[in-house]
Amino acid sequence: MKKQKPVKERLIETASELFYQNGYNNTGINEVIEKAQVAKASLYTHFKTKDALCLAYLNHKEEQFYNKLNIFLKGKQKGKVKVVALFDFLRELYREPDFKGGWNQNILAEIPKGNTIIKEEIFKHKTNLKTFVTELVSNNLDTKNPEKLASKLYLLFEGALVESYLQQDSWPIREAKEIAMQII
Amino acid sequence: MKKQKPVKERLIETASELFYQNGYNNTGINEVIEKAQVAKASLYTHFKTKDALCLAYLNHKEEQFYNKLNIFLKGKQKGKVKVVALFDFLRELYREPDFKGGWNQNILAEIPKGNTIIKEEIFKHKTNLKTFVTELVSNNLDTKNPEKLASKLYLLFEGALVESYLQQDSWPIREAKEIAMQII
DNA sequence: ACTAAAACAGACAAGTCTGTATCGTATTAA
DNA sequence: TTAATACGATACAGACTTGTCTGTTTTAGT
Repeated sequence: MKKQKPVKERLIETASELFYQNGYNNTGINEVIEKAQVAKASLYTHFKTKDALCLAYLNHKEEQFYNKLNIFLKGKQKGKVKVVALFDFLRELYREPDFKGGWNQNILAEIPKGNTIIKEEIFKHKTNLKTFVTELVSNNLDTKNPEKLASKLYLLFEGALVESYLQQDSWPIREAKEIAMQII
Repeated sequence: MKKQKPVKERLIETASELFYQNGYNNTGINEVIEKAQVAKASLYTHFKTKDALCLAYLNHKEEQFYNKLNIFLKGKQKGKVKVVALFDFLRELYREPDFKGGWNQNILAEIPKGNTIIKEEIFKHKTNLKTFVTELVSNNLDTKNPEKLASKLYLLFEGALVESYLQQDSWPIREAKEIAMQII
């Protein structure tokens, strides 16, 4: 009998998979606990509600995202190459077999409009990403208005993320990268 | 007692409002029929399932979209101005009080992955939009590869549509338009 | 005015969902 | 050894869901 990961970890990872893959509302608590091999009572000791599990999911996704992204960018040479590498990274994401587009956008489409807690979390993550891109631009390009350029790159990144899934093709990522190289 | 619109029309319009505003899965059949003031049995004579109503919703949205868009573009002078007017139109959409971003993307996020019928419909609509933009480019710009440019504009359009809602701000539309003017 | 189609109201089936409560077991720490 | 804690299994409450069915009333065409 091999030792399993802690219950909470198992729950977050399982929920992550299911929520992203099949959608938040289409994934029941029972499905999560069954796949994670955790009792229902245990879930509700770690997470007060399903929404709390959703927040953990969003944070887990964000953490994973930056982990992978930072590793990917580490090897790239400083300068313009490193900035447009954002889109090469997107290609990596797209290649993952369970790619399903933007997880924040997907959740935002699913929650009722009164749910401010989850909304706030999503906005926070998007602000984080904009900040990340801004710093990437500042550290690698010599431009007079890094924030404005970063906004554009962020927009292209998000657009390509969403649209590559919708189109079931990576052409939006290619085009986004081309545009990025043009406007830098 | 004033005469009401036909039942089927009332159902589609009401479902449109509710699905777009509150989400597909968060909107129950009962809510639709109550707001539309239609009996449940009547709904199920016009639509075999809730998914059938969803298809009608998507088509209704698309029809509305092109109606408004064509009217908006009619007044614009031919050439570059007419092409970038796409993004001015997006601003109009954004200004509508119940703006909630891309309806196709939202539905795609909500349906289970096995639902090929609705997926196909969404892909069809997206192909339609790409075709529309391609023709717009062909008729108004003198470029050697209209399709490629149209792909980029389509990507910017969709990105701005999704992101302006996510950011709760119209800056993505402004930036998208700026980029568009740069690459044309 | 008569007939047939259409829409009405509403109960109901059968299943889903989240969240709670109960009880028994296993692990861990003092 | 004992006490506390974590976890597992499962039953259950209560509120939802979509879709069916019955029977009544309204509307429209001839």
